Amino acid sequence: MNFVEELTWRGMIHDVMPGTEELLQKEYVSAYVGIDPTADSLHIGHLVSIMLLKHLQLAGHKPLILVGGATGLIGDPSFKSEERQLLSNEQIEHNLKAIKNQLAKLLDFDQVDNAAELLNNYDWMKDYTFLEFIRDIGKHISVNYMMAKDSVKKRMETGLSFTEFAYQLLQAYDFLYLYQHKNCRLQMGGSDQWGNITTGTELIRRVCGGEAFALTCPLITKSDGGKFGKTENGNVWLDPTKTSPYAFLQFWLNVSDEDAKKFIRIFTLKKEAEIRSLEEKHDKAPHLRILQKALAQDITIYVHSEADYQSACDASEILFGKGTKESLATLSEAMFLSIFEGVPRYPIARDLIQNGVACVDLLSEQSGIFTSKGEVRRLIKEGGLMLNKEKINEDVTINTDYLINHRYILVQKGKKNYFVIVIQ
RNA sequence: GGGGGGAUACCAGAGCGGUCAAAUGGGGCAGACUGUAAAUCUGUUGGCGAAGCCUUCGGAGGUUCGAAUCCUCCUCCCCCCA
Repeated sequence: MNFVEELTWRGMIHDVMPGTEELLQKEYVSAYVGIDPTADSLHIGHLVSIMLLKHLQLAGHKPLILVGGATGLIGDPSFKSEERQLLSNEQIEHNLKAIKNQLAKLLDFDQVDNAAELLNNYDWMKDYTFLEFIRDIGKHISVNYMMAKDSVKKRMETGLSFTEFAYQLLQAYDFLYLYQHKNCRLQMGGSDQWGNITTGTELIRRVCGGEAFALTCPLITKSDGGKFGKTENGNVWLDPTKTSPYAFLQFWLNVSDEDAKKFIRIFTLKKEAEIRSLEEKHDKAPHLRILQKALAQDITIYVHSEADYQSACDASEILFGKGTKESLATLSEAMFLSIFEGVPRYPIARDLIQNGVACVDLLSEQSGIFTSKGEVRRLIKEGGLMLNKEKINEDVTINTDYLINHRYILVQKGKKNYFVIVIQ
């Protein structure tokens, strides 16, 4: 199965320029996707692009990742309603390093002929003067052409600065540069990038009469219409200090049935037959959520590690399985800590507990877990608050009897929100 | 330059002298149900509390026993005519 066929059955193709498939069949080529270094970690939205490159690499071609050190200074106006906040040089430098580390885990960067390569367009843009650029590059693309792009049209009413308008041309130049220096014939990206990519192929045609190609994948959507990759706590990051492996695993476990079928094709390398068999099993016993578990396992191991996956599973078992006060009490301190790794901690003075403290006070003003006593009382009344897996009364006094491992109290709000009080 | 309308809790939006901590809808949170799902239903959604009290309706003053509601000034938004 060739690259395009592979992506097709996985539902990862939104648009592809005619001839792309033929090119990849007959030649060894490099292809690239661009990543904006807006943060010092990738998030799961980026994962789609990474998977495109992964498949590309598996198909024997060379993946290039272009980190937009230069374009990141500008900001892509595509389909955004407002002018973007510009990032400082130092910030981008820092982000770049972090992203590089993450990518090393996801793609093969050495030991193979078609090793992935990370590039920064700042390297070839920084010494390119404005005058040279508009003479050499700007000359070839008309403003009319650039304005016809949907991404620009959308902004004509609210306005966009020249800086943002020029973005398209910068990105097109990247493609040209890679075409000339890295034998790069294909640019891939999300469907919102189609306009920018085709400006690139157009530029290549006009400057050197070359033929380059474009391939985009659909923007990932959720069946309920919500934004993909967002939780109530914001983005789902690949960086374990921003999103713990436990939270990461949980994100995928909580995906809806419909989305699971879509996502398992996009985010795992499982073969079609295996996925079909999983789906069959899933449909027979939907409550077992076989698809979600397979998806979550695969991707957590890919992004983090086998060990991280295991401990995240253990944590899930304690938190959602038949975890009781007794099972909590038997946990070793090390185990307890690893399970609640990503759970917010709230320090409290030992004296307070030793002297005994009203639970309402402890949970609000003393620890700061909740912002008002009223909220704590309401939760208790509704049965939505548990200490060490047990419901409590509003008027109980918390003392050392409540401590797990002599140091911790597990606070639970509803089914999914945990907090740990730590005695200092 | 002239005329008119508006600013209310997370958002939208009622209220137009006391019964207003402020209707209703959305969102959020929690409960039941369930598959750590969806849908549905229920409760809750300023703070402290036993009652009750305290701070809130763009900002600053004023009228009144009493103001989100009336008056004056200020700030910001929208519409119409030039």
